[in-house]
Amino acid sequence: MRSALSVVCHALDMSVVKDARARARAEVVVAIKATAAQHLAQTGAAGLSLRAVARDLGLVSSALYRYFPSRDALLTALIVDAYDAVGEVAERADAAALAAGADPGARWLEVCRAVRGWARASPHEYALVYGTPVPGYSAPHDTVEAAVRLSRVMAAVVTAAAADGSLRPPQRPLPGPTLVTDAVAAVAGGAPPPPYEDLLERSLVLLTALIGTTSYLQFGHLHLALVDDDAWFDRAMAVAAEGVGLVLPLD
Amino acid sequence: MRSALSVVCHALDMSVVKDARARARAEVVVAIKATAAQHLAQTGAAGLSLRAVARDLGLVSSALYRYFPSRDALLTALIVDAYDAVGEVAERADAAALAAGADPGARWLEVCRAVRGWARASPHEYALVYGTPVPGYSAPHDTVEAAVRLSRVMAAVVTAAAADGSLRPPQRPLPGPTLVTDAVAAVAGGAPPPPYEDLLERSLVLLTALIGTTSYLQFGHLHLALVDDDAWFDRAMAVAAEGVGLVLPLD
DNA sequence: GCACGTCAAGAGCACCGCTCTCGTCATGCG
DNA sequence: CGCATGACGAGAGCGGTGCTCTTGACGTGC
Repeated sequence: MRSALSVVCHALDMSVVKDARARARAEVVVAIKATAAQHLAQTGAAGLSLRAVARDLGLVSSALYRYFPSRDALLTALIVDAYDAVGEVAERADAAALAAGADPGARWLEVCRAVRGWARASPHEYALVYGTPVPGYSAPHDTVEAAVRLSRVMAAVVTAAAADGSLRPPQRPLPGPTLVTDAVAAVAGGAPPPPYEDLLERSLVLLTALIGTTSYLQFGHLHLALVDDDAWFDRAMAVAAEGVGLVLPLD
Repeated sequence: MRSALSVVCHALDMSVVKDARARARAEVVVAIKATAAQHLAQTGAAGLSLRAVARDLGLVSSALYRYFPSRDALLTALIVDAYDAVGEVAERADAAALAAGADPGARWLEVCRAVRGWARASPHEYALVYGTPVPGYSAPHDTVEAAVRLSRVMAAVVTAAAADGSLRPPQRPLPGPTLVTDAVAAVAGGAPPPPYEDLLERSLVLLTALIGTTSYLQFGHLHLALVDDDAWFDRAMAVAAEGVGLVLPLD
């Protein structure tokens, strides 16, 4: 009877109920990731030590290899979580702005501020996601879904601006054929109509400006150059948004 | 007599002729930096091992500590050199474009391409300079002079555009007081005159766009998004340049 | 009730950054 | 000119790392 139930679980609910063994294993995995995330937040990716994580868990280092085949695998798992975190932050910021009746420009400014706020609150996680790639980093395949969440938010904002007529057409359209892949068009919901033929290329510039500016500030390259980082960041985002025709509210 | 000569050397030419000891020491220092740079280019900053460098030099690891007090100090020396390298690349590209009679827009495009070309040729050095900061990184004081070289090139291009009238004034000037420090104004050669009051803020956006876009491409975040990285990079720089009123040549 | 698979523990390997000590050699001073 | 000082390289060693392998205990499924 128990075995029959077990079979039923396997057939219907495998991913939810699972084996008792598998569930215990999953719990250990999340415990490892949790303490590893704590260490990451404190010491950074370079200082994350598998042995130290094991010590905190009351385990011996070799026991961790039952759950993660290598330190890089653990780090990759943390990267995926961090990607997801920034994606969720962006989505929530946009949803909140949308609920407050903000126009597309105001929505995007809130998204930018939220991403930068997350970067400042979690500098090491941010560096893991958008800084120098770690040498043994497995594959973008795990992260591509999580990474696309931010792009989707931007696509929604730009599409809304195009729909309500507030998106200004480019003064000087970019020459040549489209330069983005079909995957980008799929995320954006198809090729943009005239007069926005170069909108996808310009949208990637907008996304790059958000991450690039956040990184440049986060990594201290403008430390001696600015008297008010926050105000300049808002204006930098406004200048970048002009490139796609989006008008951000300032003051 | 020898001692008298030595005194003369000390008084007049100390930094050029030096002691025999000091010169030998300087040679060893450059040898260490050279092989360390090789290792850096191959394995990246994380994989740079003091012991491996010492082995390549036929030394024992402890001997290196006579020249660099720690691994981070050696890494910092490499960072300074890398900053200088990218600054020189930018300066040479601008000088070549200027000699070829290029207008400011064309000059800046060449500078952008040159910086990105250096990043692709020296990815680990680029990551060291513009990627995640290394934890034990000493001080920006050593690098600030080298880092300002690129800014100076940009300032020269933008100033030339303002001087020859090709710089378009902003359609929507940035509100509020100036956000940059006096150091930035000093590099730019003073506060910009009307109608370019926000030029320094916008110029920092331009610089950030160059580095941010190069990093975003270099770190693979647009790997699945673009069919022609080079063409998109040119257009991204053109879109960013629109933000300061600089017109880049495309096609 | 027994065998199997899973798990944690421990020892061990190679490598790392870094410190300390100890000969050696050239240098500069009296 | 002779000697003491100081710089230098070699080597051993410490604590740490990632990772592998073996061993023994435990709970589960047949």
